[in-house]
Amino acid sequence: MANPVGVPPGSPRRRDAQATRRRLLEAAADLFAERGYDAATVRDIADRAGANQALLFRYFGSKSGLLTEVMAHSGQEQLRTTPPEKLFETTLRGMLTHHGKEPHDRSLAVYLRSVGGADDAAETVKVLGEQYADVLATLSGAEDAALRADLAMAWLLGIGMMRVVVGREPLASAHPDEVCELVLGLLRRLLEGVPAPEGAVPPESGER
Amino acid sequence: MANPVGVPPGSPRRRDAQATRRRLLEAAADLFAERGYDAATVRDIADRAGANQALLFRYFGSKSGLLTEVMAHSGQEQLRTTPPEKLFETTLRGMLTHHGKEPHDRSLAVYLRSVGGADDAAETVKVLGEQYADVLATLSGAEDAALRADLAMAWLLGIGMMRVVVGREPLASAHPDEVCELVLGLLRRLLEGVPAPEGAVPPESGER
DNA sequence: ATTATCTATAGATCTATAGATAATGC
DNA sequence: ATTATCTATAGATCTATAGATAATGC
Repeated sequence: MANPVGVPPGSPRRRDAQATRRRLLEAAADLFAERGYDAATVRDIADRAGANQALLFRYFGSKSGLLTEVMAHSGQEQLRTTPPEKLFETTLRGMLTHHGKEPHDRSLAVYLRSVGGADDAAETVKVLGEQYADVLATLSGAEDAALRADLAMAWLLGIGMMRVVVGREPLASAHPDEVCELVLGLLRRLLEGVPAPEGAVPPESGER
Repeated sequence: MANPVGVPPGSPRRRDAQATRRRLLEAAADLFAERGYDAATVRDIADRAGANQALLFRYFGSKSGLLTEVMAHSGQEQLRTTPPEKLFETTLRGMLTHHGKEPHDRSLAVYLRSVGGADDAAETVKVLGEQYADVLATLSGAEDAALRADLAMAWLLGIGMMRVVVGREPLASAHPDEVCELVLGLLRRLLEGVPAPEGAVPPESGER
């Protein structure tokens, strides 16, 4: 087992329940994002945190208790600190920007990896999705704003899935700016509910 | 264990290796689509097929062997029989149209539920995604056609995920026509590479 | 003395296999 | 006699708990 992040080898770590708790949360956020809730075992998480596996249960009660706290902690932060009109671009860029192998914002990666599962994990994780969609809906003046917001979020999640989870090329290696340029314009149009190609739109004539 | 579909109770089913094989494939396609590869156990599959669990290994070697055959069978069919320019709408509608609780085309649902997993399942399932994206790329004349195709497929998958897996409202209950109307126009624009709304930044302007 | 950490293990699954049983075709 | 099907079980995980050990603060 490698030493936990930031701890120089040889220094016998001090006993500190608070710090261990934090390291477990960090490690869980990483591994849930990398492999999904089901595939990340409590032993993997404890190992990455440099802690004993039994402590995880002591501090969080159960594996799903740990997930709940991970989502509450890492998920809601971006949601609170980002103004609605910037939320989509910020989240998209956050998902497109990797630090090493990890996406910047892990909460959506956890979402991507874990909604598939059948357990309580799916439920826990859906709460975050609702909050995102609610905020996005406020951006649209259209009468079907909620539906448009769902579709916008679907695209966001799909892009994250193709890039982070599936690793499809060329999307996985594309420059964030390039992706934003292609996506943001169309999304603005979707949310703003431009009433179908009538006046404002270039070459291609509308259907329907 | 309930009787397999279509077999009246009491009629002692005839021994027929071929038919059992088919029932196992059917049941696996259903359950992989419903729960994902990892969560669907061989015992669940055998039970739904009304077969003994050991037969699954006799006929397919392993659980992942079964997945391979499911994907090869149900996945490639729509891909072959649909002309490229109709592929997106057909697939979107296929995913939006449920029969009871099952989506019409299960292969993409299996994809959605299983890419998250860490095993060989992810690899097996990705092959289908590549084929879809390749076909979609032929629809775009833009020089970054492949990237645009990835983004289009990302939206398709995201919509499927929000609707089938997450069940987000109002998207989950929205009428297919309504969704198609909102999505298809924007997608056509994405694939055809219509310059951005500002008119000043066509993709050809920059580098490379 | 308190309490953070570790050891050992129970109990529940799940995939896969070996070998027994029983329905078919000749 | 052949072979489709079933029984029983090995072996590998994984979550969770009970109780032992050892580092801290007084």
